[in-house]
Amino acid sequence: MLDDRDRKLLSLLQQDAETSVAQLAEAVNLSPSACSRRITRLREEGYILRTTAEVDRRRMGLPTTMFVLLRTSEHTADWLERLRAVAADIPEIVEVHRLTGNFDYILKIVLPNVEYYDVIYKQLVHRIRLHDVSAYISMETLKSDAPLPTHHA
Amino acid sequence: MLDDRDRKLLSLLQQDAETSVAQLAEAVNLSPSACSRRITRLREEGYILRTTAEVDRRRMGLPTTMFVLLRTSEHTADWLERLRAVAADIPEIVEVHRLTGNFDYILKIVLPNVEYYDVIYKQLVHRIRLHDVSAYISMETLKSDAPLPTHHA
DNA sequence: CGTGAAACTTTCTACTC
DNA sequence: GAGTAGAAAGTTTCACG
Repeated sequence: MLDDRDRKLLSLLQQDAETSVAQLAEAVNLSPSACSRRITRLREEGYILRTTAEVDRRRMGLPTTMFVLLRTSEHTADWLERLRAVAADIPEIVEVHRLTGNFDYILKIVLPNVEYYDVIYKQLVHRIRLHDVSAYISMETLKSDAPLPTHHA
Repeated sequence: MLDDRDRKLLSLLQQDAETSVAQLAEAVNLSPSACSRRITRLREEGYILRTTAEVDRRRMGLPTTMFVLLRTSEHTADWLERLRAVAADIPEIVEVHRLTGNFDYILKIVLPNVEYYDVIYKQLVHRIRLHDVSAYISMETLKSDAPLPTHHA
């Protein structure tokens, strides 16, 4: 399993994947060679899946975030796969979950502005039958892209 | 601004930040040196903020995702800062937005299991006054960590 | 912007203790 | 695991076309 050093490494690499092995080694009180071995192991054992570049949404002209809560009347496997396909096709949809309870699905979407939501909305309802759609604009992001907690049993 | 090659590079780097410059150069039909210059520029101009390691949630013992929709009766700056502080303190809360409309805030949380939600819930209500809290369990993730669309005006 | 080459940094991999 | 050292890989930068 993971010891404290492994967890620290995962925490640091989630913040900056380009930290040199030398720096990481110092942070966890290990030699660079031992540290390098650990990181290799963390990858091999699947703790680290990949590294990704984080792109500035505003700089890209996509400052707006919205959440969409969906209800459907069709609860078939076909419908689900259709939603999956639609979501995969629309890059503005960055996250989709099937939920328990009062709502069936939640979508997170990123947009150049609030008005652009209508474009996505039309694509959605055109391609899939929806019972109820309510959209919420994120006015302010208080926390995002936070690293995962690393101290669980 | 950005041309097609820049956009392609951003797209590729969002999927795998460790792609070698040689591979990237080939993908956008450029020489490695020219490609390296572009990537440096994309960083300098703030398109690329950082690179992060993506950690496997399940492997880390955090397979459960939940969304929490909040209503509050206090709409002061103080309350907002308090929520920000609480969210910053609780690593299981990975995302928080202030919303328009029917709900005031949305939280995304990651947990070892559904039961653990109670622990977070208690921390929340203990530290901040909430008017209404409803939680939704993600039963299935249809899309997540999708790269940003790169083809906007 | 391309090419080619050089300089540099960093990582990986023994081998030893 | 630590430490060292050598090898290898990749990146950046430069001069020049």
